[in-house]
Amino acid sequence: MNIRDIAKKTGVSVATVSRFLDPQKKDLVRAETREKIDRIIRKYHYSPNRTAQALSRQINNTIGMVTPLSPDVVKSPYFEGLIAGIIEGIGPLAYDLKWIMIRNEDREYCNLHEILREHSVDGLIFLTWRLSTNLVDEVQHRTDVPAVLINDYSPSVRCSIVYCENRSGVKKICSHLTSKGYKRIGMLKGPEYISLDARERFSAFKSSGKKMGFRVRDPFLYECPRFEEEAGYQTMKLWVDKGNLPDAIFCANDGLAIGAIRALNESKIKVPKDIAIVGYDDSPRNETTNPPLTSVRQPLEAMGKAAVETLVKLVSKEAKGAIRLKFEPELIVRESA
Amino acid sequence: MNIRDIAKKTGVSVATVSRFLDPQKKDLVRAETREKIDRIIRKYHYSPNRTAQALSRQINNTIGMVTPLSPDVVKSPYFEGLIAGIIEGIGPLAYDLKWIMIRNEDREYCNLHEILREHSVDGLIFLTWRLSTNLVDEVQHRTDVPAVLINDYSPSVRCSIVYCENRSGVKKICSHLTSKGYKRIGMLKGPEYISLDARERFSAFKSSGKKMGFRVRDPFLYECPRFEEEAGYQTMKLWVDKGNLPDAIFCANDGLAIGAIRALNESKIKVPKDIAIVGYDDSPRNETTNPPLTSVRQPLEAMGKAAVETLVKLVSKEAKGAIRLKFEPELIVRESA
DNA sequence: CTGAAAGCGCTTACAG
DNA sequence: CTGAAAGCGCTTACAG
Repeated sequence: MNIRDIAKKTGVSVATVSRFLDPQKKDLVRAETREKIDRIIRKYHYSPNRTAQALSRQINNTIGMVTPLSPDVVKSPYFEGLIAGIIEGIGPLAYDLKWIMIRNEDREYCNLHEILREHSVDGLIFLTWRLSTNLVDEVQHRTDVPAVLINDYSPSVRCSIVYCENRSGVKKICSHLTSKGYKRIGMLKGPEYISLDARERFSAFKSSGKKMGFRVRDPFLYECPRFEEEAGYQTMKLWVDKGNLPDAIFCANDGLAIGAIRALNESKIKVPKDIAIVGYDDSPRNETTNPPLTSVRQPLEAMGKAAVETLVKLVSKEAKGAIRLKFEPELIVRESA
Repeated sequence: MNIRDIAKKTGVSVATVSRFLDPQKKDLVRAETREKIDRIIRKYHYSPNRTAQALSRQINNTIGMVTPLSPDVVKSPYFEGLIAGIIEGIGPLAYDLKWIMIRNEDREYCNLHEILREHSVDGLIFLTWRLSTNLVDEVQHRTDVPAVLINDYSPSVRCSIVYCENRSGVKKICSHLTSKGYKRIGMLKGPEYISLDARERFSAFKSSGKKMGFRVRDPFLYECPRFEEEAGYQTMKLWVDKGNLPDAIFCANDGLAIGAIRALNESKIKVPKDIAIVGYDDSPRNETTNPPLTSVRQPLEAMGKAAVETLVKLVSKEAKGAIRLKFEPELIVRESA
């Protein structure tokens, strides 16, 4: 059953059926004709072929959600939050969602247009965009492709981007700690050579120290090789062995914080009595850690939703150029600090 | 840049370029010609338009993952596991993945073909398939559309289905409990009028009782209105008030079990010392509940993976008819029983 | 209000 | 080994 069959059975031209199918043009069709077409369409359960419509209209009405290819993606609270927001955002829209997974070994895309063409989508949301050097380069320079990045903001990026500032989150943590009277504050840093976030969080920590009057000094700074619980555990172990512990430690993410707490517990150092611990990212499990972890939450769902709304504006030419949306992180105070 | 531009610039016909693009037919093209085309394609970063290919080939090389439209989907460990498996399964394949979200208020699809056409996909994986009465009906009768259901198996289903048997999981629970010497075993049931799973788990519980020699009697059976922690909590409260508690309780899912434990704790009844508790589904949080919850795990990732592999066989006509894959649940013994 | 015809960007028998 | 032409199922000026 295609549009020609319907036209034939109704005794009209395909153009008329096509108009009937388009809500914008439906009332160009005479009421009587509309009824006839309607009857036939229902009778045969006809529905238009979206692929043909897409080719003809030169728009797929589909957006692509780009992630690395890894089953872990859905298990990360970070992606979960964003995806939940994307689902919410796309719900009321007439767009479809394609999940584009990019594996490292893939030949590198040289060009965002290629991704659009090769996957039949009109725009892209990058849940994480440092996927390959070519792509990073593209994103820094292109503004003519509808694409929205999420987080990992840097001023040189020319694409549209939705992000949550590290700087502001770190400031909130530091002022919370100082207001509680902590003066000797250390940091368990993330892997700086890998992650922009790690660098930014440390840099914000330093400037907060200056502003709020606590000293940021080497014996109170340890860097972890990865953003994971185990790395936090090992590094904290080391720190405990060296001795000279501060009164409070800001950990560059929750995983590190949880690992650190485990290491401290093993050495009979109590959190928060002997030492206060703060994390970053606010994973759901922070509520059930022991003690529950104070952390900073990014409004992931709102960000995911904003990303699709922004992208759709770009795709539909309702907006153009690079749109930058900044979100505020929120301090969630629990028992660890 | 389209195939005609490339053909013109290379000085060959579009047919030749098209052959060059098709790995199957590439060597029909003379080596010399191949080189010329290759050069031009690279120069202009040409890549074929997938929509046009799809229309022409009459296949989209895309499968649809069907879920209800709700942000909660990604937050459920059940869907997470399945989706992780689907990602894993689709990784090595040349198929794209479209996420088709169906909202209740939608006009009901009368026909699986409609979903395929309206979303440009070749086949469907239903993560949950009791989405509307029409669809349920379709699924019971159709075998001519590539579609794979996951769980909620019933013999009357004619579609392909990947499932994990409730019966076998419940048996494992009951034999674990009897082997530990429990004789007075009760059940916190799920909402039977809503869920096939709830009915099956109870029915399996009854027959296990017969086989293994424990009595299944009314005062030890309570039904919860929903499959949620709060429902488990409230119902267990009630049970405690009525008195007459068994030595062990099988809860129809983990949420109910966790709620029940909370209610028991509040009444100073210790788990597992005073009463043993078993859940079902094995959510990741079972490891960190207090006490860690004994439960039954479905191999969700393997099931998701099998679903896409099966679907792709169906789509590519490598297989046909209804394929039924049964998976075995696994008992995970922790401290609660 | 309606229809004939060109076009979207590919693929694929068919002929050479 | 290559090309001309029809076809996939729609949409959309254009003409009436």
